[in-house]
Order: sequence, then structure tokens, then C-alpha cells
Amino acid sequence: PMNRLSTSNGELTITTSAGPVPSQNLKRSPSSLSPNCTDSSTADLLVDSPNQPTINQTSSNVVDGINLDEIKDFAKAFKLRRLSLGLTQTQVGQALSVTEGPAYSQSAICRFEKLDITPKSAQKIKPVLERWMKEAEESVLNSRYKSGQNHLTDFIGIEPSKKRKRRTSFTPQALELLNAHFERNTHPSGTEITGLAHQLGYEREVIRIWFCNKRQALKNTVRMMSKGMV
Amino acid sequence: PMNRLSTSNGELTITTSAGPVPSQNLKRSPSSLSPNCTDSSTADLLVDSPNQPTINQTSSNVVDGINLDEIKDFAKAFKLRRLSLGLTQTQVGQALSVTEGPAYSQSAICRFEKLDITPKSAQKIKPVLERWMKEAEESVLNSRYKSGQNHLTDFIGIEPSKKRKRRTSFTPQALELLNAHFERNTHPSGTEITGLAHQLGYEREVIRIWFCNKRQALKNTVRMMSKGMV
DNA sequence: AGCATAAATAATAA
DNA sequence: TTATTATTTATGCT
Repeated sequence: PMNRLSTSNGELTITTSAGPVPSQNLKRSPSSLSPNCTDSSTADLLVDSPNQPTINQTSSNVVDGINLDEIKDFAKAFKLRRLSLGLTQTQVGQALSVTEGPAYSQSAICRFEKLDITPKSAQKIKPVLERWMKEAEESVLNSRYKSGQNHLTDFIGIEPSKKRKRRTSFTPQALELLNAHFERNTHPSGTEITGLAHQLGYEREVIRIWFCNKRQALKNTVRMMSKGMV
Repeated sequence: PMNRLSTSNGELTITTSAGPVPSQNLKRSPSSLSPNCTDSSTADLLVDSPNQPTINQTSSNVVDGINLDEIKDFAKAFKLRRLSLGLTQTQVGQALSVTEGPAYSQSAICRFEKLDITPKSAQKIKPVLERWMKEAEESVLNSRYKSGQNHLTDFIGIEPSKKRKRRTSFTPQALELLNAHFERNTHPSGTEITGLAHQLGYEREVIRIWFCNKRQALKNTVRMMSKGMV
């Protein structure tokens, strides 16, 4: 059947700050070039002894004196906390390589959360993640008592989430003009559209689409009103 | 400065079940054909009154007698809960269209979470989402006392967590051909994709995705080069 | 160590 | 609503 985790924890209480949800983002690890075939690696985290089963492959609860249930619970809690902080695996990984040295890639975080690692490896990483989680929490808590601006940023050590490229947004002036036009004529000619675009400094296509969507909206409004839904 | 939410909530307590984290998944809305210019839409949720600012654009706390802070808090809580249940926007959307009628697409959920909607719209959707969240919670709680297998499935109404597709690896020959195509045309037509897929012996979808990712990579490269990061 | 990139999710343009 | 793009996550490989 489904490979279910044998975990059996009860509740998990999450405390999240009031601050602005630092919405996910951050340019991915520069897919820069120079694929230097890192030879000087120490690849210890993910490979300790050959062919050891990963945690999610084992069914027992204790292996080599390591409490797997505890690790499973922690992994879940960690992920949830990460999400509640609005952070990506990449961000955490980057933060960690600053704090803890360069051994915590996005991949490593991913594998830990999925428990796609051996018990020994997990045991080794766990305290690092615990420490980080604790600090992250404090950082968030602090922000509550400080300026109100949360300081997770300092903590992360990187630019916080550059905004995703925003879709075109029209200025109120532009909207005014567009709406005025729309009232006169919901189907402007190609020439008119070009004129508007030029006059307002938007791409012609953007203006064209605006009229499409506007007509759609009008149609919906009419329909709703006729249904008494508005 | 940053557009911060003016929310001021305190804690948020999340209770998560023990069950297997229903890892995210679910095929996206079939990228099927027939780009029928849906005219018969009902698009009511997103358009109530013309040019009303969306919630995240307004700074006040109460508009039209609607408590925006409350909605903001709820939106956050909703997202967190959704994540803690391991559900995607798509899944919630699908579940809702079964329960509540066909007006809750992934996009709608996305917009609600981002508060990229007008207060009125939000007010209209909120109770639906609240109800759903409440039920989802109960469903999870129940599972604890029952067989141990959680019944969120019944509730969601869809297959839970299809396994992630195995990562395809392309042969050097295939890559050569694909790259050659890409250089000629980064946006192959449906027919071309089908042809390539057939010729190379891969699934059509795999080839389609390859081009998506390739375009993405190209864009990233260009962006970096223009920033002198390369 | 951990990159490169396939696959999946979220957001947005059309 | 649907199609596609923007971003994140996961994994094959060495």
C-alpha cells in the first residue's frame, strides 16, 4: 500500500509572527556557468555508510540508538516552520551555508525534509537545523518588540524576496482615460488602440487586452445583475 | 518602503495530524487543446465593482463595513493550514468546485491568498473557505480515532498524492536533436512537439516540459549576463 | 559536495 | 477559464 510514515505524534503548535509574510522568492542559486566538477567535496552528509537504507525506507523506530520517530517529527515541524516563515529551501540553505559553513545546499534541505537520507546523516544535520529554527524564531519574536519591521532579513543574510515581476498595472490616470474611452466605445478600432497605447505609454497589446478583459467584466456584471447576485 | 500588511494578529495555532503528509501533487489542469475562448464564463468572484482597489492595495482596515484585518488574518491562516495539510491550491480548488459549485479554480485560491481581490469578493469567498477549512480539520481529527488512515481523501474527492513522476534522463543523442530544434525555434508548435516526442521515443508531455525548462534557463542566462553576473 | 535540470506548484497574462 | 510563465522542489549523477 502507500508507504506511510509510522509516525505517531500528536499536535504541533506553531507560532507565527505578525510581520509581513516574507513571500517566497529570491533568485535561485545562480545557475551560473563554470560547472566546476567539485572534486574537493566532502560528501559526508548524504553518504555515510554504503547502502544504508534511508529513514523513510525503514520501518523500525530506533536504529543504531537513533530515535527515528523523533527525527521524523522534527522534519515535519521543520518544514512547517519554514513554510510559516515563508522561506524556501533555497533560502534556508543559503542562510545555513553562511552560519554553518558551506554544506547545506537546497538539495540537502530537500532531502532532509523528505527524510531521504540515512539515520546517521539525519542525526548529524538535525542539531544544525534545530539551532537555525530556534534562531529564526527568536528573530521573528524580536521583530515584534522592535520597530515592527521584522529582522528575519538580517538573519537570512540575503536580500529578502525580490518581488515577482508584477503584471502590468495601470495608473489611475490611465484607468480614467481608458474607462472614459470604454464608456464611449467598448470596441475601439485598431487605430484607436494604437493611439491610446502611445498616448499612455503602454504597449499596444496591453491596451488591447485591457479592453478584452473590460468587456468580459461588463458581460459578467450584466449577467450577475440579471441573476440578482449583485 | 515595503508594502507591509498592517495586520496585527498574535499567534496562530496549528494542529496537524499524524497521517502521511499527502505530498503535493496532482496533474495541473490538463494542458489539453481546444483553446476555446471561454465566453460563457462566470467570473464573478473577481469583479464586483469597477476599479475597486484590491485588498492588498488598500491601507485602511475597514471598507464598506468589511473588516479587512480579519480577512487578512484569515487568508494567512488559510494558507498555512492548507500547507500543513499538504494540499495544493489546485487540490483545494477542485474540492471546492465539487462542494460549492464551479467557481473556485486554483487561480481563485491563489488570488484569495494573495488578497489580490476586492473586499467584496473576499467577503463572498471567505465563508466558503472557512467552512472548508473547518471540515478539513474535522476530517483530519477523525482519522486519528479511526483506522489511522486519514479520510481527508474522501473529503478532497480526489486521489491523494500521486507519486512524483520519475525524473527522465535524456540520451545525448536526444539532447542533441532537442537543442538543435531549440536553436531554430524556442516555441515549437504542438505538432512539432508531438513529432519530436514520437521521433525520440519520449512522452509528448516530457518534451513539452523540456522546452519550458529550456526557455526558462535561457531567460535566466540572459538576465544574468545582462547583470554582469556571468 | 551539490550541480544541473526535470517535474511540480504558484502566479499571471490572455 | 485556460495557457504559460515564474519559482520552487526533487532527483539523477558523479
